[in-house]
Amino acid sequence: MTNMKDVAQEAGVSLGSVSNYLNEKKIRPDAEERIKNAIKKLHYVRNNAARDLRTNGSSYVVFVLPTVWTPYFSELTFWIQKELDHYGYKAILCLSENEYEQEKGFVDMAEEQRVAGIISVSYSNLTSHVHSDIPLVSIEKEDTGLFPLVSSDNYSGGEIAAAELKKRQADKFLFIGADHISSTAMTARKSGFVDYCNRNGMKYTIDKVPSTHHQEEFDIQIKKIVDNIAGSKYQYRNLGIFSYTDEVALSLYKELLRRNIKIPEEVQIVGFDGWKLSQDQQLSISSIRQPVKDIAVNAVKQLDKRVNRESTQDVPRIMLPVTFLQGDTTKTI
Amino acid sequence: MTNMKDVAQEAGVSLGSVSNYLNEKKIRPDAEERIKNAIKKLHYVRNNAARDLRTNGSSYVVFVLPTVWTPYFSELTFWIQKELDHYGYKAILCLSENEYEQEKGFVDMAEEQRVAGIISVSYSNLTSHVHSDIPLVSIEKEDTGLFPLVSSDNYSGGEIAAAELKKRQADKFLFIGADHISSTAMTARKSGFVDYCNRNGMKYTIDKVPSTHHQEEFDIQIKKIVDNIAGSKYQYRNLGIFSYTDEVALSLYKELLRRNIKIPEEVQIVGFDGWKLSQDQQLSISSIRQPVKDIAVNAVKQLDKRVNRESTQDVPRIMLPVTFLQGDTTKTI
DNA sequence: GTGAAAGCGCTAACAC
DNA sequence: GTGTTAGCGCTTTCAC
Repeated sequence: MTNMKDVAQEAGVSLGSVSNYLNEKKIRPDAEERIKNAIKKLHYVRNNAARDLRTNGSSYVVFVLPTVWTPYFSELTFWIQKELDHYGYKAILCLSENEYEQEKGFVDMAEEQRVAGIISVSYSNLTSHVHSDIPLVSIEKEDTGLFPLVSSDNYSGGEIAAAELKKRQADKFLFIGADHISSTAMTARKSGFVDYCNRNGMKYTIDKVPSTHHQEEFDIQIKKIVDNIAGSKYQYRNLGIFSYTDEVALSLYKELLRRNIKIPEEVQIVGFDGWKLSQDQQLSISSIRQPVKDIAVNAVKQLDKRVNRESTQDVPRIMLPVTFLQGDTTKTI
Repeated sequence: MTNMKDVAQEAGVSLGSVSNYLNEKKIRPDAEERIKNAIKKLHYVRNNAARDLRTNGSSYVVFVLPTVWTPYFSELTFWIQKELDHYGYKAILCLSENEYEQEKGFVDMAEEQRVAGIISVSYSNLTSHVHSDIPLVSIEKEDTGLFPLVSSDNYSGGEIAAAELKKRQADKFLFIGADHISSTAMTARKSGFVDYCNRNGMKYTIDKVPSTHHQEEFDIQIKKIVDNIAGSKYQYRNLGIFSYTDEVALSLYKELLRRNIKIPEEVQIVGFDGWKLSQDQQLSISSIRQPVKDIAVNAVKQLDKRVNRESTQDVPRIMLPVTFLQGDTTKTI
């Protein structure tokens, strides 16, 4: 591999001049010309590893999240990569599958690589493992107060779900949560929903489902819930369901259809996330849409600030507004 | 940041011994103990940038693909990351949005960073831009003969689609392709389908749709196709549709339902890809499923071989078998 | 503005 | 085995 020294020799200038040229500093025009030619002739490519070592810098950012194989995470990853790229960072993708040991491994790796920063969507308290002074920004979880947090406004999402169902003549309500996690996000969604119901005299019940990772148990529980709903022929009319996730909403939707319950005429469903299969295609579930791009934009902006030590004092908590997304599972009004 | 020299000093041994310890070479037991303690005490973390510079090595792999925001690509990315991680590589995620300039930028970056290798899903002839001797493995496209290629067996996928539709009493057939690309993958899917039809005396027609990126034109064309299908009340009975993508199949499915055409009783649809929304959830479209995990496993294995110069001679073309995935859009048999 | 030289943190060769 | 040392490719003084 040819290096700067070779280029300097070929161009008949000194090492320093080549470096200066590469870093866009003032250079004698004729020297510049000769250096340019030398670079082309020798197919020289600057070695960034050496540069980073010398400057003690890095343009890598580690992005840790459970998986990318979900509409929400794949969209988030898309925007995070775009934003990082825009700032000149390179994204190292780290998928933890929610395993703490994996997450720890990624953080250790980040330190060994002397990366510029870490962006994480962790449901454990990953951040407690970050010893060094690597800037970190957390998405959705981990409100330890030590690192900036970027999140959707989950509480207001719950309120909006309740309000939209009410607007559409639902007169009884059902919240479906998870029995396996008690994340702050889920709790906030539930609280928003429940509080709104209470404030407005709306009758509600609460149900829970296991993780979709335990597919069998999950399916059984979905069936059980739908059993209860379908139990009495008239009971379920005007039922409004809010599930803490589009994934659950979708399963519910399919099972209700299978029982010939009419959606949205008889039962309405609102999910959470606002899944889009791709940039051009959204799912048919009505949902509370997370501002995924905004989350990414803010996370990267916060990270960049900290990398450049612009704001090391304040630890912002950024809550982004969510919106109602009309799909096929709620009435049109 | 503390470095190896500090550790050596603290432990009362030489630089080289610390390096040897870190690289798991033989060391005097008591020295080992002292080094261990020194590392802990000083919170020493090895600087991999320096190491890479010295050894002229790297554990980064650049993964270039159009987007991650699609069920297929998100699944592929998931497995690629898992596999790379398994081999000890770190994945640099590069999303090109099919823009050649972006792809070129990523390759340049890869060279500057002296990465170990590149894995690419490129629909342009990216590889022609790779001057250096960085190992590259191509997925799905780019059969230049210069780099290993890993791909689904698209041709046989087309055949299988035709066969499965025939098995289910379809007696006329429709292939839906793209009017905006003429990728080898799409062409192969079509050829497989058409050849099978011809061999078996099956009547077929061919239609085309624009890119879903041009949503309006796309929707119009889908409507037009469905118009034609619905045109005559009896014409469409026992129609079997094979679309080159799940995405298109899904749009078609929705539009046909809107016209009250019964699926799968009257019209059957087979897509391509076998989209799973997530590890636990698949779409309801019947489809030709790509062996996504296998693709990733093989791509990374090939890359690793080339990184280790095990096989620099042969340039393998690996075709992986696809399978039929029964969903709700074909009859059960 | 330019060239010479020091040194970022590490590995690998070498003599002991 | 261990300590010493050269040097990976670059940036950054510092005199000139």
